[in-house]
Amino acid sequence: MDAFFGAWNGPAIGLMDLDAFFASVEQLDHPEWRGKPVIVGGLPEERGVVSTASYEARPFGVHSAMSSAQAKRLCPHAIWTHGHFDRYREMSAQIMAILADETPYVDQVSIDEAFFDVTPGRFSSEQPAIIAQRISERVAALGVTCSIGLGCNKTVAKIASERDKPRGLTVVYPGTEEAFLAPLPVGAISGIGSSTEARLAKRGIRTVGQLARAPRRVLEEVFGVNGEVMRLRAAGREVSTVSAIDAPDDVKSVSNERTFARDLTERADVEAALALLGESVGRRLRRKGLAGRTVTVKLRYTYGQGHTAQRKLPHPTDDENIFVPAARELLNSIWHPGLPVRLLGVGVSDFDLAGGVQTDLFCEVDDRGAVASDKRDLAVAMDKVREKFGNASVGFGRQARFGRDIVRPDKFLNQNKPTD
DNA sequence: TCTGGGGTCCTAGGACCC
DNA sequence: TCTGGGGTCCTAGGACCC
Repeated sequence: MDAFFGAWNGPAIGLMDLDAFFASVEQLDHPEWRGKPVIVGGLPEERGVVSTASYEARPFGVHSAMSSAQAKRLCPHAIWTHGHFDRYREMSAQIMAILADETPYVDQVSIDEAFFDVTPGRFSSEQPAIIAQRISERVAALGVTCSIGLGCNKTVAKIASERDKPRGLTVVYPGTEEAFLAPLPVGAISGIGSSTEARLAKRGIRTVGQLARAPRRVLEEVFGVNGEVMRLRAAGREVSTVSAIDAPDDVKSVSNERTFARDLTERADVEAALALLGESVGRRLRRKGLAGRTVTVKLRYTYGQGHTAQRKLPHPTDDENIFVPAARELLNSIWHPGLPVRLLGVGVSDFDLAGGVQTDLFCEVDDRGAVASDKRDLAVAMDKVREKFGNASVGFGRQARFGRDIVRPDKFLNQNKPTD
């Protein structure tokens, strides 16, 4: 095996990607689903999309982000579930702990993906491919599988991880990255989506090799200030850093949005939905200990594109009694009453760092400088009850009045109890 | 019967200040 | 009285990722 050839020169970055993660966990937990097509995602009749399709479903043409209605047509006998996110998070944490056990330099990019740095001499002197092989085996022992790419930087590692799936290990040895990358389509590079791909194609650039050799003027035209960075990536010469695992998790925003299974047209329904979305954002802000200054409202009509509106509040807050009224005003600035609403979202961002928040004589400001209404105590009490007894256990009058329609899966919302 | 729900980052224009 | 230009903040929207 070539993993034993010679010493590795320079940085060794790995990308571990869990194979069809959500579907694999479902098959692990439901032995009777193993070997069968399993689809995790929204139901076809609720305008849902496929989150993950098991490998048994993929030959039918089913893939992530496809509308569930289309997936149903392609694979009518598939087993459907909305998924069990707490379980995925728990499983993910166990797997990330394996990585952390192998090297302290781990960058988790999502629930099912993480970069890790196994540069010889940085933490251990073991050959990178040996470590990667062991990670793969340790993950498999938990009952799911991963694919790993290994190379000199994140771009190479990421692309290598996609080369051989599931349960692959693709090693791009130092010095071979340019040859590895050059023939690939530009879209293989993370950050280049269909829109950028089309703009590059118009300039005759279709492969990563062509991108690496493109004139500086063209790169700047397409990527702006990032032109040089993209050239380095394409040439396989980007220098990546993977920081120590306990680097602070700096969340930039917390939001909640919903596509309704049936459009909302009544103002009372739209405002009630906004308030419910806001409550969940408030709860998550408080759980994370965050308070933000900017409120964003997102709206999508059934026909036509989406709109967003945002506004800065005078003080950071984690209290929906403060930011939902602001969100309602924003909503009124973009919503034309009467037009059916397909999607609604509320977000809070612009979190203040500790300190430096000035107090206001007329506002109550807590120890973090965040502003709260006199109803925040009630919200906090409800957080506690919810944690203990579940989300449906408490609610305001509007939830009792509109909530059934808005919360009940079969009427409006996609968010739903698992089907199994 | 196309297009969910979380995010991040970048750009561009207008307001405002110097 | 007419005027330029730079910097910064705010907002809307787009592109992209998993």
